[in-house]
Formats: sequence, C-alpha cells, structure tokens
Amino acid sequence: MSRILIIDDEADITDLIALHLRREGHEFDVMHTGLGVKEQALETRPDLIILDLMLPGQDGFQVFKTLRADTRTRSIPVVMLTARGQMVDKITGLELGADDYLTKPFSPRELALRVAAVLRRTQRVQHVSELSAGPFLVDRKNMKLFLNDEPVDLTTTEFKLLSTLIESQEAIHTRAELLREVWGYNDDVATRTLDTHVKRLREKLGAWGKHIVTVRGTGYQFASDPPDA
Amino acid sequence: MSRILIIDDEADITDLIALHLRREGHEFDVMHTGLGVKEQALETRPDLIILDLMLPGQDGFQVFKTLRADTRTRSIPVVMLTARGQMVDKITGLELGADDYLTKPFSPRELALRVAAVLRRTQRVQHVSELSAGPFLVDRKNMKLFLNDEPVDLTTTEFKLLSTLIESQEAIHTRAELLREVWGYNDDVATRTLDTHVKRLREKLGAWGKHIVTVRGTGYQFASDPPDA
DNA sequence: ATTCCCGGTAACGATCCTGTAACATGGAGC
DNA sequence: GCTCCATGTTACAGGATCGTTACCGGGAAT
Repeated sequence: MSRILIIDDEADITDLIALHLRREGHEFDVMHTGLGVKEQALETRPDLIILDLMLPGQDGFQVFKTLRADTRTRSIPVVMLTARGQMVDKITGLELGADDYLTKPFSPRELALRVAAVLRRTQRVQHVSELSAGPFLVDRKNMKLFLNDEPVDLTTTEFKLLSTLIESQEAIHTRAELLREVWGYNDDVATRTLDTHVKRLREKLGAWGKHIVTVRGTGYQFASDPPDA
Repeated sequence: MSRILIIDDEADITDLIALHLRREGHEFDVMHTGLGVKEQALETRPDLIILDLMLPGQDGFQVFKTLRADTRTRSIPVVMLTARGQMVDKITGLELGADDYLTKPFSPRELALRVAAVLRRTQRVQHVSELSAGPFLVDRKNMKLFLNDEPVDLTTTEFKLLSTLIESQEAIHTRAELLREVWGYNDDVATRTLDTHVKRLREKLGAWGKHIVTVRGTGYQFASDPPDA
C-alpha cells in the first residue's frame, strides 16, 4: 500500500487512474492544476507522483523542475503522462530525470504495471523476500535463517536485527538507525539492549558471528569477509 | 562514465548497443550466454546490466532471479530486452522488479535514453560520497579508507583528520583549522593531540604516510606527490 | 498456577581511543 | 656549532565504549 499523488486536469482520466490504483490497494490524492504541487507533496508525502505534462496554467515540466529543485521532494519518483506522439516530451522527460512516462491514451493495466515497477524499484529492499550473503540465507517471508542450509533458531528481535544488517551489507548501521529500524525507538534512548542482542546473535551464529563487525563509536556492520577469520 | 554489462546471444545486437554506449562514454563488458553472469557481475561490478530474456541455455529470467537473490548484486539495475509483443515477458519482467524493459526491435537512441534515465535514478539514491587521491580512497559514507584497494583500520578521529586533509588536497591546513574541523575547538587551545594523531596516521599508512606533509610553523598538507619518496 | 522463553536492565570487566606529559629530534637563524 | 623552538616520538592514564554475565519481569504456552 502506497500513497500516490495524481496531477491531471481531466477528471475522467484521474477517475480512471484512481479506480485502478484503488484496486491495487493504494491511497491517493488528486490535483487538477499544477499550482501548489510541491506544497501538497510536502504535506502528504506521497510515495509516487503521476504528473500530466499538459496542464492549464502551469506547465507540467515546470512542476517537475520545482519538485526536483527541493531536496525534500527530490527523491519522490515521478511518472509522466503525455499526449501520443510527443516524442519531444518523451525525450525531455527522461532527460530531465523522470522515472517513467506513458503516452495517452494508455491502458490502465499498463499504468498499474509501471507504477508498481517504479514503486518496487524505490522500495525494492522491502519486497525481496530472500536475502543471501555468503553462507547466510535470510527467508523473510517465513522469518527463518539458514546457515549453510542449516536452519538457525532466532527470536523475532534477533531476526530483525540480522536481516536489517544483511539488507545493506558492508554498510555501517548506526546504533540510532538500528534502534529505530528494529526497536522503533525514534528518539535517542540510553539502552544497552542492542549490545546484548548482538552478543546473543553472535553466539547463535557460532564461527560466523564474526561477520557482525562492531564499528566502535558508530554502530555495527555485516561484513561478507570478516577481518579476522 | 559508467560500466555496463550486456548479455545477449546475438552479436549484431551487442555490437549495436556497444556502439551507442561507447558514444555516450560508457565502458562495457559483453556476454553471450547466461552462465556465470552473477560471477561476472561480482567481478566487474557494473553500474547497470542489459539483459536479453531469450538466451541459449539458461533463461534470462533465471539469470535475473539469481542476480536479485544475492545482496551483493541485488542493487544493480537491470534493463531487460524482449522480443516484440511478448506481453507476458513484459509483465513478468516488471513484476520481477526489472528497472526497465525494451522490446526488440528498438531504436538505439531509445535504449541510450532509457539507460541514462535508469543510471540517473540509481545514482541519485546511492550517492556514495567517495574521495580519491592516488592510491587513497575515502569512503565517507561507511567511514572507511582504502589504500590500493586494501582496507585500512582507522579510528573516528583519524578518519576525520585524514578526510579533512584529502578533501582539499595540496592546500595547507592550519593547525587552528584542523583543530576546529576535526576536534571542534573553536578557540586557540594549547594541545599536542594533533601532532599525536598525525603520527598515528602516518604509522598506519606505512610508506604512504609521507603524503601527509608538515608545513613547519603553519600546519599540515596532503600532497599527492610527496617530496621525498 | 507453573513453567518456559524472551527481552531488557544492571553491573562488572576488558578493550580501545584519546589527550597529555615528558623526552627526543631536527631545522632555522645566529 | 649552538640555541631555540616546532615537531616527532613514546609512554601512560583516564575515560568512553563494548563484551559478557546474571538477573528480573512479563507474556505465552502448558
């Protein structure tokens, strides 16, 4: 379920899009002019924006540029809609950095696919059910961990911690990050539970516990090649 | 300039693609079968993969799944190529999480645009801020230093000091400047900790420690060509 | 109610990092 | 060559961080 912002002046188009997106289980907001799009985006924080290039008043390109100019809206993916055959639009759209485009008339099915693809792309990490790294295999669907094809019993917290680390291996995860991702602590909390769980994880991983590397003063990291092994 | 891996069994297709990508200033590798793609990807670490779905031997889908299953190759964007009208491929490709697809025959121009768009997209997200100077490679995101591709263990202070120096290499950094940038000392403090850390850094850098040049009476400097070496 | 398991805290110990002090070295100017 | 002073070098101690163990409370299962 994602939140999508649709900007098109034709009501029948927005209705059509809305219909299909609702079917996919998405929430959405609709705007019929290009004015105040950035403000709306800041307000509702959509996961994706569908933007028609032909808008009364303000040009769609202009809207797009405005969105890309602000750091807070820059990372929101944009799918552009353009009238058929406007190759110029197509090229310029891609060159500007749109995430995808569609020419009208389009099949709602096609739109749904594109939207899903773009969303998957940006949220890819959350949708891959299996992660692997060396002898580790993380089955997120079933919340199970396999080490050299041998199942390892982990508690929920331990599992979340490990998969968060493996999700972006090699990267350093701050203590604050981990406490937020795994425990949901949004503010700085003085706790040692992270340390304890790391210890327990390492214990259960046996010799492979060394893959969890502590980065002193910062946090922890999953290394595919542990330094001392 | 990006590195691109092309997998297609038809030589004339790969040649055509290669021609246009070279024009855009990209490097590329070509494979004609789907065997060992993951290994090749791990080896050459491409920024993008162009994958034909119709391959002799191993199915393109299978290749794709293999790539997505491993964390180390999961984040590499993939553009799929499919024969015209194979709507099934198209849908499955997008649903699997491909970053884009093209139906053959396609215009090279179109491909170049798509590739550029995907690259822009992915590089927007990753922004790994890396500094390099000769054999030095500073990965600030992960707080890691590589010397000739060998990781070097540095403490936080050492790392900050070195990256500050490398940030504007050749420039002379005053003691006061460094104490402010690295230690946060805003007023003149009589301390020798800077000297000590320089010493420790040089030690850890071994023969390359000479790149840190002391400017007597003023401060320190990172020189890409040390005077005495 | 009892048992078991899990998650978190507390306390202690080990380790690592950092800054200071004290001494050594080496260059600049006389 | 001598002196002065900035820097190199070494050793050490305090402190911060992390590992480790033990324990307690709550919730689920029996």
